[in-house]
Amino acid sequence: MAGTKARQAHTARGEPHPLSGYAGIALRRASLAVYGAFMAEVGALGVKPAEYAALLVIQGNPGARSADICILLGIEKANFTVFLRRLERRGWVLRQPSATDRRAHALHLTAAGEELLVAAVEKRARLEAGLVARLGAVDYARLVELLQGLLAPEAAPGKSAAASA
Amino acid sequence: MAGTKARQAHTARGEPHPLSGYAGIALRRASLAVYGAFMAEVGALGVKPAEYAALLVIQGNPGARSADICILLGIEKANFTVFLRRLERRGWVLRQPSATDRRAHALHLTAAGEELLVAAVEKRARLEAGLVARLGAVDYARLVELLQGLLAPEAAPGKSAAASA
DNA sequence: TGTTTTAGTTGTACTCCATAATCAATTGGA
DNA sequence: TCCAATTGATTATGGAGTACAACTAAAACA
Repeated sequence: MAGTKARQAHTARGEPHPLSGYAGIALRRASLAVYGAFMAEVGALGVKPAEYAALLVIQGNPGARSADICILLGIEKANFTVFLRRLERRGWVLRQPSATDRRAHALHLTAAGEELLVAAVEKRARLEAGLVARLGAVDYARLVELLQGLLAPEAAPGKSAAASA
Repeated sequence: MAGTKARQAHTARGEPHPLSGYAGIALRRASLAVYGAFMAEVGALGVKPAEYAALLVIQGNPGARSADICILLGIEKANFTVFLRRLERRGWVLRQPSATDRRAHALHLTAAGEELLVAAVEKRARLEAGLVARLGAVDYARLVELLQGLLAPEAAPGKSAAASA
């Protein structure tokens, strides 16, 4: 995600922001806010949110190929190449030739990658604790649940709102 | 926001997406999904989300100067110049010299702008109805409420958002 | 075998956004 | 009144994220 600045001035006073009643805008603002908080907290380790997500996915799918990770992350393989090179150069990810397909690579976290991820996860937990402190544990869980509900069904254009239940 | 593609493949099957349990990722994904839905619906009118927001704010603050709108939208004035030029060329916004400050402009919607906005608002309402259909009216309202609580005026002392049960 | 797919790479282009530099107009003080 | 500092707006530049097309090498298939 490109930069994210531009002071708000609403938050300076107590005003609520004129457009945050719109779900889309509230979502975008919240997303950027959390992104920024992440960068401030976990970014200190030199990891950007997208990289953190990639490391998590690689950790969770050891030996997976790039293409698999791309699908899981929802990014283009073309962009993942450059992306991955950075993770490799940083010494976090090992890209070894696949035993079964000479075109492919098997991705693993290095020991340094695992170590970094431990630190990052801890910092992220602290960040999450901040959100929980703001919303309350129940509301926080509810928020995540609702967001998942928003994404889940996906439903083809024709049939609206998949038959719940 | 740059493009937003990269098929997901989880939604293709019933799987939930491996990382959507993280609030940040769920937020980002939801934000992009709603952005995409907006583009598909309202974008047909030739309006992008940011432009829609700008038109709304201009409509709500007739005669305001660029700088005011920038603050309300949370964007940089430098970028707003180009942005505004498009709205002007499209014939949606009128930028007349301010009576009190020869450096400034007073922004108004044109009749065409008002007309467009009516159509856009209607399409957006249809989009929102889709979200409501997916989550249910109560949960939808709750989601917006929680998002606002997330952004709100920093640390709300004592209890968190939503008195509603 | 020859054709088609697939994994990965490279190069390019486009959008969003921040930053800096600039100009003209306004404001405030000496 | 005049000059310095501030402000509204513009232009130009660059970084980051992402899409897309073209390409190579290896595999799968018929």
